[in-house]
Amino acid sequence: MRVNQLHPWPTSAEEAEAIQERLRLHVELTGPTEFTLVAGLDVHYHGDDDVAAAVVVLSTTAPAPAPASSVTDDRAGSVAGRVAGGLVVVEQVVVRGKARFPYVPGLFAFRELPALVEALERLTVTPDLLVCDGYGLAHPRGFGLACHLGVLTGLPAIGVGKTHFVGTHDTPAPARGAWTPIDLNGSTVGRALRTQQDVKPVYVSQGHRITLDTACAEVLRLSPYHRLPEPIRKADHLARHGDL
DNA sequence: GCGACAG
DNA sequence: ATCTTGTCGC
Repeated sequence: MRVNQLHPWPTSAEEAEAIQERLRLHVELTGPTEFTLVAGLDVHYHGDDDVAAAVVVLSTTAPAPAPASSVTDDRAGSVAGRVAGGLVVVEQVVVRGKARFPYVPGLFAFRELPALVEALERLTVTPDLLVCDGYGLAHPRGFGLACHLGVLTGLPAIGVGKTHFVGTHDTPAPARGAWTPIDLNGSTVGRALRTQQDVKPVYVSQGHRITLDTACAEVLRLSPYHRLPEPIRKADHLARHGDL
């Protein structure tokens, strides 16, 4: 797929923050409510600056089979292209590269962006939705990785974080689907969402062209058996074992 | 001033 | 993120 050209690469934290402040004005908080081709993105690190970026595109048309009694058999994937939840792998790409920015909370996107963009450009299909490993709106300047990728591609994007980052929130009820708002300076920037009963919640925030309601509904739909959405689990697996 | 701080 | 041992559960 085609991705907008990367802006001039920042050489300092100040420049990186200025880019975020500028691009944040392009974020849209409404968009489609249904998606068929969903891409999961993740990056794996080797040593200090070697990275492997993975993108896995799943077709989500088939209905998710009932969890029933078979939670143990398909955890490692299974028959050709089939993934848990009735999802099917349409395409996958891995790109090895170097991290071109130090890790700084709030500027995390600049570490993974170049490799992820290259991986997206190698895709022959264009996804309807990007599910990113990290935050979107729930960010100190309201422009996390999911927003950045959304704006560069023009695609709807969701950020799914595994740990608390910004704002405050109450603990959601233990049931799958339960959630509480994440508040930052008096406004809601995301939700702590329980994707499995009695399992730690994930932190969902809008990236681009999607509402918070739709983002959470998608994360739930894409997480039939595990804490994390299948596209991200698949991308994570590919980034670390896929290409060696 | 001190601690916290996506991956 | 990654570095690790041990422990628990299916």
